[in-house]
Amino acid sequence: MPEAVKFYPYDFDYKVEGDLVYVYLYGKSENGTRVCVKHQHKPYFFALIAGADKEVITKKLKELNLETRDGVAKVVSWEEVEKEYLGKKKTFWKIYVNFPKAVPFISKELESGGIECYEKDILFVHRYLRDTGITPTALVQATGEYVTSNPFNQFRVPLFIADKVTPLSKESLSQWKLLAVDIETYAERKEILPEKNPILMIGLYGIDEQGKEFSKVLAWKEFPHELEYVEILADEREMLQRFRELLLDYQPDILTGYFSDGFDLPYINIRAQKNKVRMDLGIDGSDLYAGSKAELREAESRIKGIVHVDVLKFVRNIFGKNLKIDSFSLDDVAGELLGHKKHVVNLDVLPEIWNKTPEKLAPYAAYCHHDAKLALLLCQKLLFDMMEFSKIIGLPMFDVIRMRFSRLVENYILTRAMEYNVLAPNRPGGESMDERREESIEGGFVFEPTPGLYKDIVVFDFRSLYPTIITSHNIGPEGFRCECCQEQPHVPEKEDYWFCSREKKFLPTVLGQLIERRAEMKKLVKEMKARGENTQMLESRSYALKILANSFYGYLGFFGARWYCLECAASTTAYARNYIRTTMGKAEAKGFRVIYADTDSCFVLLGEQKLDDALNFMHEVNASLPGQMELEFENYYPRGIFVAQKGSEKGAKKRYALISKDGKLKITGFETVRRNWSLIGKEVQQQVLRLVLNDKTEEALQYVRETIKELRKGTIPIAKVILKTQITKDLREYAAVGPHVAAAQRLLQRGVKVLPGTVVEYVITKGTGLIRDRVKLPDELKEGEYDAEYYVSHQLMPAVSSIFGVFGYGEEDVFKESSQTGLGKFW
DNA sequence: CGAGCCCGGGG
DNA sequence: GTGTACGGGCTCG
Repeated sequence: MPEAVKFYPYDFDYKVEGDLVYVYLYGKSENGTRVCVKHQHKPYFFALIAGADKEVITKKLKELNLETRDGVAKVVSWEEVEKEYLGKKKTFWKIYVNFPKAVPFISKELESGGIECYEKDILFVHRYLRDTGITPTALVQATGEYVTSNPFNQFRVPLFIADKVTPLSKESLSQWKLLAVDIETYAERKEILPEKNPILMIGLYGIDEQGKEFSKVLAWKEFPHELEYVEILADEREMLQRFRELLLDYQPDILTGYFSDGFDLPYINIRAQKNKVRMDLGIDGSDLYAGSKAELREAESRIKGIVHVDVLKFVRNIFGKNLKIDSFSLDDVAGELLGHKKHVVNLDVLPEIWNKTPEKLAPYAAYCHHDAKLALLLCQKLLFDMMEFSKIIGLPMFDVIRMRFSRLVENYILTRAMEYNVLAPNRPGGESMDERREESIEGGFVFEPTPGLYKDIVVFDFRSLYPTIITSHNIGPEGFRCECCQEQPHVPEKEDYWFCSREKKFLPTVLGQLIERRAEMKKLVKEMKARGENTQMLESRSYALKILANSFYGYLGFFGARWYCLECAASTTAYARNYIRTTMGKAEAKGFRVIYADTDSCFVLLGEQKLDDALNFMHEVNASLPGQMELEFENYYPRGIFVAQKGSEKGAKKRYALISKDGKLKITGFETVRRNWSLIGKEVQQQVLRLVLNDKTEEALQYVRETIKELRKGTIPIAKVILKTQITKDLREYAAVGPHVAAAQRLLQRGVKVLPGTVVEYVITKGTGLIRDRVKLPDELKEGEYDAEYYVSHQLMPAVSSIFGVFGYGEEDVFKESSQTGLGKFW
C-alpha cells in the first residue's frame, strides 16, 4: 500500500542498480526521524542534430556500445526537444543513457563524429534536483513505500522507495543536530605526516535539536584531569573505533570542522587504514570518503547521508569577503564572528609532553575540546547563510559551501536555465580558456582629486551599479549585436557594440530577479525589525542575493564561464564610466563642485547650497535613470581630506579620509590598517587625520612634534615600535638578508625554529650601519633602546607627510626639530 | 617589470 | 563522482 513521507532532504547521492539509476535523498522529518528516500531518475544530455542525416544518426545511437570501467555505456532512448540556445530557439535531441558516467563517453563519441553535444558535464544529482524542482533543506513529499525486507540493506535509517517526490514548500528544516570534530596529532617541528604520526586526541562537540550539548575528548594516554568529557582509550586503534561508535550513535545531520576537508577527516581516514579500522560512517554503510594522501590541499571529505560542513571553505570562499581579518585561521575567524579566541597552548612541545610528561596533557585536551566547540559555534552561526545559498542556487549545501564566486553564479544561472528551458553553453576547452585568460578590459572611472581639505562633502553612489547596468541595458550574450536593434543607441565608447532593446534576455532577466528579490527582502527586514522580530534568516538571504548579483559582472569576464562574454563585461564598465561622468556633469551644472569620483561614487561639495538641494539633484538624476538603476545618498561629511600622490602635485586615487557628523572616521587607502606598520605609526596617522578633519591642523602638528620628542626621549613603550613581517621560506634561501630575516636568525640562535609562515616581531635599535645589523627581538630590548630616528623617518614621516602636505608643510617643517622657517606662525 | 612558484587552513 | 585548481603575494630572471 502506497504511503507518503514528508521530510527535509539535505544530502544527496545516487547509485546505479542494474538498468536503473536511483537518487538517494537523505533528510529528516519534522518530528526528527531520519529517512532516506530513493527515487529513480534518468541520465541524459543534449545533441544538436541540425544538418545531419537523421537516419544515420539513429542507426549510430542504436548501435553505440562503449566498454567503460563502470560497464557498457549505451543509449537508452532519445527525443526531439526545442530549447533556447544563446537567445535562439533550436531543436536538439535529448539523449538518455543507461548510467550517469555513460554521458561523457557517449557524448565524446558523438562529438568525434562531428555532432555538438551539450550539458554533458552536469552532475547527476544536480540534474535531478533541477529536473524535479526539489530545493535542498526545503520540505518535500515522497509517495511510495518503505523497503522492509532487503538482505543487502545496509542503511542505518529507514529506507523508502518513492515513485514520486514533490516539493511542498520553501520552508527549511529549522532543527538541526550538529557535531564538530577536531583532532590533535603528533607533530614534531610542525611536520604534519599522517602516514607516520598518530592522532593523539579526537575532540567532539555536539548540539542537538533541543540545544543540548554533547562533549567528548578521546585520547590514548592516561593523564590527571578534571575534565568530565575526557575518555581514555588503550591505543590509537581503540580511539578510532570509539570515534566511529560515537559518531554512529550520535547521528548528526551535520558534521562540521575547521579545515576538516583537508586535515581532520583525511587524517582520520589514513590513520584508520593504518590501524585497520573500518570508517564505515555513511548512512548507507559506506566508508568515509576523504581526500587522497597526495593532494590534501583541495580535498573534499564526505560521509554519505551526513552533510559535512568545512567551515573554513565557506568562510574563505564566500562569507569572509566582508570580514576584516588578517587570515582565515580559526583563531581569527572565531575571534571576529564569535568574539572568542582559541586557547593558548604550545603545540610545539605536545609530542614531548605526550612521551615524557603526560601529566601535563590536560590543557591540550581542553584546547582540543575548545577548538571543536568553536567550529561548531561558527557552523551554527553561519548555517542560515549556508542554507540560503543552497536554496537560492538549488544545489546541496555540501556543494555550495565549497564553491567560489564564479561557480556560485554559474550554478545559479544553470538552475534558472532549466526553469526557462534554456540550454547551457559548454565550458571552454583548454585552448579557448588560454585565449580568454589573455584578454582584459577597461575598468571603472576614477576622477583624480585635487589634494586639499574640503568641507561639506556629500557622497552619492549608485546602488549595485554593475548589476543594475546589466539588467537595465539587457546586457548578455543573447542580445549582443542582435539583428533587430542595430539602429538603436550603441554602448558608450563602443561604436560596434549594442544589445537588444526589444526583448528582455535570459541572463539579465535572472539577474534582475536577484536584485528585485533582494529589494523585497530588505523591505521585509525593515518591517520586521520595526516589529521587533528576528530577521536573521531574511538578512542571510539578502546577503546571499547581494553577493550573487555583484558577482555577475565578474562572471561575464571570467575565463572559465559558460556564459562568458567579454564584450558584455566591457560594455558594463563602459556604461558605468558614462553614468558616473554624466552624473558629475549634472552636478556641476547644478552648481556643485565635484571633488572626487570612483567607479560608482561621486563626491560633491555643498558650497552655498543646502543638503536638500543636493538631494533634489539626486532625485533629478534618478528620474533620468533607466530600469533598476538608482543613485543613492551615501552620507554627508562635514570634512574630508584628499592627499597628493607621493612626490607629485597630483591627487592620489583611492586615498582619502572623511569624518561624519557623529565624528566617525572613514579612512580609505591609508596605511593605518596594514600589519607591517608599527603601532606608533598607525596611531599617529589616525590621530593626525582625526585632528586635521576637525580643523585642528595646528594641534596635529604639535602632536606629531610631541611624539617625535617622546620617541627621542625613549619614553614610547616598546610594544608600540614593534615591526612584524612574515618569513616565507627557509632562512638559508634568502639571498638578501632583510631586517625580518635578521630577526629570524636571532630566533634561530636561541634555538627557536623559524619555519616559513612565522611572523617575526622585531625592533630597530640605535647604532650605525645596516638596518639588519640593528635588529633586536622585543624581549632583548631595554626601554628606550630603539632607534628614534629610524621610527621618525621610516614610520612617522611616511604615515603623515602626505597629510601635512595638503596644508603646505614639507617634511622638514614637520620633522626638523628646530625648523620654524616660514611657518613659524604655528609655534 | 613580467612570468613562475608557492601558499592557504591544519599540529 | 557526467568535477581538476583559485587568486594573491613573493621571488627571480
